[in-house]
Amino acid sequence: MTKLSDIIESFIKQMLDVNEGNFVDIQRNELANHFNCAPSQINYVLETRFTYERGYYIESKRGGGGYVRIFKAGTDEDSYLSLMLSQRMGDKMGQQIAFAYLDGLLEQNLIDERAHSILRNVVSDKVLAGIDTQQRDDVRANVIKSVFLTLIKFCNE
Amino acid sequence: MTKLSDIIESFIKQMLDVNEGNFVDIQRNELANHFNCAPSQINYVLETRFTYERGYYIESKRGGGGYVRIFKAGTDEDSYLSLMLSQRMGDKMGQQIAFAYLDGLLEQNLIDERAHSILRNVVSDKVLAGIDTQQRDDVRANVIKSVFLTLIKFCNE
DNA sequence: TGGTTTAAAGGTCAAAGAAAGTCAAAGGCA
DNA sequence: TGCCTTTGACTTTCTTTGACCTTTAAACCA
Repeated sequence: MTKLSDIIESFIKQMLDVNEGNFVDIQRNELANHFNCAPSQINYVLETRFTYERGYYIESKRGGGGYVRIFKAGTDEDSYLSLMLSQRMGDKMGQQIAFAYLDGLLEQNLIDERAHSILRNVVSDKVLAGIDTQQRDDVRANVIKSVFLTLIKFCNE
Repeated sequence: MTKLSDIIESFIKQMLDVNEGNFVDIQRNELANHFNCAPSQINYVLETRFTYERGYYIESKRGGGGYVRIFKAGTDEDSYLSLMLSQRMGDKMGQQIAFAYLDGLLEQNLIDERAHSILRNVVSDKVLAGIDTQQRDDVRANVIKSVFLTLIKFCNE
């Protein structure tokens, strides 16, 4: 018996292929219904198959008119981004390394000078003061990762 | 299904765009009637979408000849930024309020969608997990302030 | 003229409804 | 046995609706 999760995975990937643009919207409950499974299985598929290391980014909204939106990074065009995403940055990151990553993004034209400037400040020791040092490097790593992650959204636009 | 609240939101924003001047007047009941919804839904839209942090201000009057007047912050960039900074921005900031400030920056064209998306993630609970809650709101306030400060610098260049 | 009533606004709040998220337990298979 | 998968109960978030409240201008009347 083929695993249901695999079927759902390829179903979503097919949607992404067929669709123009780099994202698709799904309704979690509707999809679950279509495959006759628990809604939370959709989450399982998303969490295990559509991770950012694999080049996916997910946004969602609850409540009436809610949705799950799945973005896919363009692998060819943004090779720098894909490379970085698959690389897996560490769980801790000092200020200098963080700056270097941001410089890279600027050089690749993935962010503009304004964003670069803002983000440099955001991950600086100054702004992150108030967190103790060890935690600070955790947070910084998280922030830089989330920057890369978010950029998936803006590939092939 | 498109959300009614979103439709009403963009309807009002369009009114603001079309209109000369920095405000529009609406009749709550009339608008509710136009969209076939409960009058209180108009309040819901105003409370969730036209907040101070997003750069809006609302005045209203009851009784005969009553109205709701919606002001949009002037596009004088520098003053918008300083205003926000100097006014209610406290030392602690929850996720939702931070999001609202970023929405305001986007609407004022002070940051683009890319930066908006990135920063939204950066100040999200998810990314800031690992800091305990109280400290988290401190850091978030710091981050948002530093974004505004950096932008002021950019405006003066 | 000046107080009183009435109708016409808008405001508040809580409940119902509509999604999606979380987490732990149960089930299968190498 | 240990790691994926599957399921389901419970939670959180966002939207819509409706019943009831407050304010105010205008009309009415002594």
